[in-house]
Amino acid sequence: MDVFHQVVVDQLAEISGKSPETIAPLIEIPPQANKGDRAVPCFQWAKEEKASPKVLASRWHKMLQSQGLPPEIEKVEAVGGYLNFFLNHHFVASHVLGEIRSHPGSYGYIQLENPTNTVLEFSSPNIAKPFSIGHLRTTNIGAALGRIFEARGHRVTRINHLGDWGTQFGKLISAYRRWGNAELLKDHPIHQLYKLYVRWHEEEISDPTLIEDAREWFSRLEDGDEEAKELWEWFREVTIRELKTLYTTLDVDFDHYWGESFYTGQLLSVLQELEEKKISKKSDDATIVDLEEEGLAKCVVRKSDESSLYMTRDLAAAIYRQDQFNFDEMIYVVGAPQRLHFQQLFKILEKMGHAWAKKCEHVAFGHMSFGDEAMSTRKGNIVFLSDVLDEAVALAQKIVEEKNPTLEDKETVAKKVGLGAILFADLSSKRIKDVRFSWDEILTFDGETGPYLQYSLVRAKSILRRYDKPIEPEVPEGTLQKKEEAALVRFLSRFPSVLAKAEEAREPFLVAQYLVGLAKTFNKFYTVHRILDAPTEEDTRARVLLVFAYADVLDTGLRLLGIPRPEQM
RNA sequence: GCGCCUGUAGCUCAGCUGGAUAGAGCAUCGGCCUUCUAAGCCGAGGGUCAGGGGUUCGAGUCCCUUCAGGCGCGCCA
Repeated sequence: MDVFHQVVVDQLAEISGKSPETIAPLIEIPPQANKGDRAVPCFQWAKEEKASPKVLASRWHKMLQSQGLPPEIEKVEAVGGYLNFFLNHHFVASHVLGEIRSHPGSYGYIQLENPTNTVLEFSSPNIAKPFSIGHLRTTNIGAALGRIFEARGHRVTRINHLGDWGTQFGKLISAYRRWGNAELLKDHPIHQLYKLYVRWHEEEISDPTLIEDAREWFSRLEDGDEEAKELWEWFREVTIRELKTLYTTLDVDFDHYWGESFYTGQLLSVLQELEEKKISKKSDDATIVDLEEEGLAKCVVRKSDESSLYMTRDLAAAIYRQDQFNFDEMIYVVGAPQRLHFQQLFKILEKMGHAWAKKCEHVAFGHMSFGDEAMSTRKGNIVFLSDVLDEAVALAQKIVEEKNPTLEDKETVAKKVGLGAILFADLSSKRIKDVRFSWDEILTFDGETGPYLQYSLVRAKSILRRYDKPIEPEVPEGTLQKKEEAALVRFLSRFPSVLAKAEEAREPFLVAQYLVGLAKTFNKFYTVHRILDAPTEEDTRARVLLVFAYADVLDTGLRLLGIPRPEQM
């Protein structure tokens, strides 16, 4: 609860006799500015007070009036069943702007005495496959969540659970031995491996022996076969090298690249424990865990040829991480289609007696489709992230050339703007929504987009560059009273609660949505009022402080979302 | 067949855990650059909140049901 809520709660508690605890959660921010800064709906008390909400509101309104309002509250109105509080402009502005000025770059951040210990698994691309635009979602959402969590006082451990083990490597080895060529692989290893993978799946349709071949090669890999291992290591190495370049571009970093292969040594003991505790059982030569009673279907933990599966490795990974980190929460940023998998995973951990299973959480997101079909690496129906980034940067370059031909270092700016457009587009709706990829939509730079935010930031920075005096944290008396000024101050004050909600809901989009609203509010203010040559010197001082605060909060928000912030564009 | 997700303006999406007159962007139409960056700002039109029941002071929001689309349900990840 912020200081503004507090003022309202205290006042109402005093005259209504209701406890602050019952009032606090009811406080709302009214839908329109002309209805005040905070509102209290009185509907809930109608019964116990034996009076209509309307009567209650006006009764309390009279009591507040006759008692005299504190300086923080400008006025109170009773409208329908609502009690609307108008806060004093100077009080709000001094508080909010002073706070931001004294904590640049960390307004809304909190520090906990005992930081929450969060393990965050995200990105986790498959080795030997190109990084598609579809993979951007987990990477982007995960990276943003990690930074939001840190702002909210968590200690975050980031794990990239690379898909570097499993039958797919049997497929790749099988394909490479049939059609591969070391020379060809030298120049564009991932691209060539990808072609082999797609070809394997095409030929599999008419050649059913291929899947047997692939399973056998994976089985040999798990048994430590030299030839298999050598190829696997090679595939893995070239891919990781290319991935790291991409992560540098996206500015994401991981504490650990612990892929699925990392846990191979721990699989047997997990399987043994499942057997000893009678959680698993044999079925058609495979080992399964039957979760039908829990409504979660059966799942295989060991194939009939004794090789492992995704589930086996996820079980080992969870146990290992708990062991290493003793986490307060572990979050998997993985697509919604895998919901059942994670429900099963957590249930099996619970059955094994791990109380911490309830600290595990699957943060799901909708999948991305392309054309009429789901994107499928197997079918070759994917859009490479590198292509999307290249297109976006090229378009940004063209637009910069057009709009600001004299700008220095247009290439760097174009990179930031292009990347910003792509990243923001991905974060601008709730994560659960499915996304249909469209070049037109992702290459939009107008309206509620990344470039809009960047542009709105650049305008503010430009003003701050021109102002040659120190920016004082005090708001001169009588300034920032105009509608557009007050609106911007009010908007800034919401940032801390937006971070809290984004953390709670695991929704970076809440931050994105807020930033759009903030930029709109600024642009309106910017259009209507002069800043550097305001009517009085006090106005200029106050407005520059306001612009500083705006630029600071927008910059912080964009940074949390991983969106680059150019100085000019 | 069972389970999960989604359904709000022509398109893409919000709607603050049940509250005030359902909001944005894009697209369409019309305005605003001799003044701090027009990638901007202002205005207009556009809605059976998929349909039907229910719960209550109040439902886009909760419950039931029907429909539509997507995803998942044992040796892929």
